[in-house]
Amino acid sequence: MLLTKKPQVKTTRNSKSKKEFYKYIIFMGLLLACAIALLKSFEYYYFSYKLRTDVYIGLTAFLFLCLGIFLGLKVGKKKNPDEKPSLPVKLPLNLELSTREIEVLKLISEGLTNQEIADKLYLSLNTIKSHTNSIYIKLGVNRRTQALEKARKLQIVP
Amino acid sequence: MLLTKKPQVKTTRNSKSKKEFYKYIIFMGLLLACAIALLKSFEYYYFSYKLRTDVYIGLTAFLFLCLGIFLGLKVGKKKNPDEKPSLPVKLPLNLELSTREIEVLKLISEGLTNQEIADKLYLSLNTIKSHTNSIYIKLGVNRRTQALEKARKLQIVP
DNA sequence: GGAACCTTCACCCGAAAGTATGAAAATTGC
DNA sequence: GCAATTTTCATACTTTCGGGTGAAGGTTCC
Repeated sequence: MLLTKKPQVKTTRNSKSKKEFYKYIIFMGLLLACAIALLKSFEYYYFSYKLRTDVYIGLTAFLFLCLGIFLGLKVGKKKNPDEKPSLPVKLPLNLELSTREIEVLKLISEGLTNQEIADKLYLSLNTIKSHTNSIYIKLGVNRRTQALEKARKLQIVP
Repeated sequence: MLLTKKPQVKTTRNSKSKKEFYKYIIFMGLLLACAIALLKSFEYYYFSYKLRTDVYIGLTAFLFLCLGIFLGLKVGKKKNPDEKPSLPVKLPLNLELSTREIEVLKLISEGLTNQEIADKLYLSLNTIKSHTNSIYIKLGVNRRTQALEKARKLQIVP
């Protein structure tokens, strides 16, 4: 209904997520810079005090191993949002699901009926129907099972 | 009717996951061993050919950074699926789905309606309804969306 | 301040799905 | 061959979904 008539030229609503993305990138860059600086300082320490190579190597390896694990965990956790609806998801078409729609979609994926979703979110059944219809339109499907398959392919729901 | 009476003796199917777990552990151990071996070989290389310390350090750091990221990703992915207590909830009842039922279940997971499934398998709509109902009973659910969620947890459908 | 969107809710109607019950062929296992 | 199952199909009924249309209030951005 809201989507069948407009061509949807641009969606300028996700500048927030972009900003956060850049912040994240910069943060990571700084972290790496710190690690390298630390490495260099260790190197100086090594050259001035003639530490054993083994110790130096081991420390470096351990340091970067920890850094790698930390980074890996960060990235890994980003993939599975939980509880809260998280940010809007980009879609093949330049349509994205709103937070409420993602919330409803997740409850659908848990096998709840529209009525159960309505009860859980303290909303009217008609409201849930509106949300589901918007979801179907945006995903280009017409049933909830199809929506589930598509959402899984798009990694919106696990 | 067909499901409420039988004990269904043979279900020797979940020692597989344990074996896979052990395999995973062993694989991880071997990976670490390889990393250490590689490190040592680099060390020998360094000592015999007088490579620059910087290069050696950099390689070590990079290697362990990659290893750490890999490990972090693995752990991060493993941690998320069990937000719910789903440890021993593997089998609802010791009932198995028949081949036809699995076939129908897969088509359901692709988002097809009962009528579409009937057309695809050259069967009657009522037949598909019977199959779906059997599936629901065996999986202990009431709706196809719930069946999908359960089937995914049981790894019947991807 | 208006455009575009999100969120909420309403009513109606037809289609799809689910529930209950039954039963006849086909199959598989012993 | 016989029993147990699976597979097939049926009727009848209720519930849930999907699609259409409309609308009011809120936000975000330009």
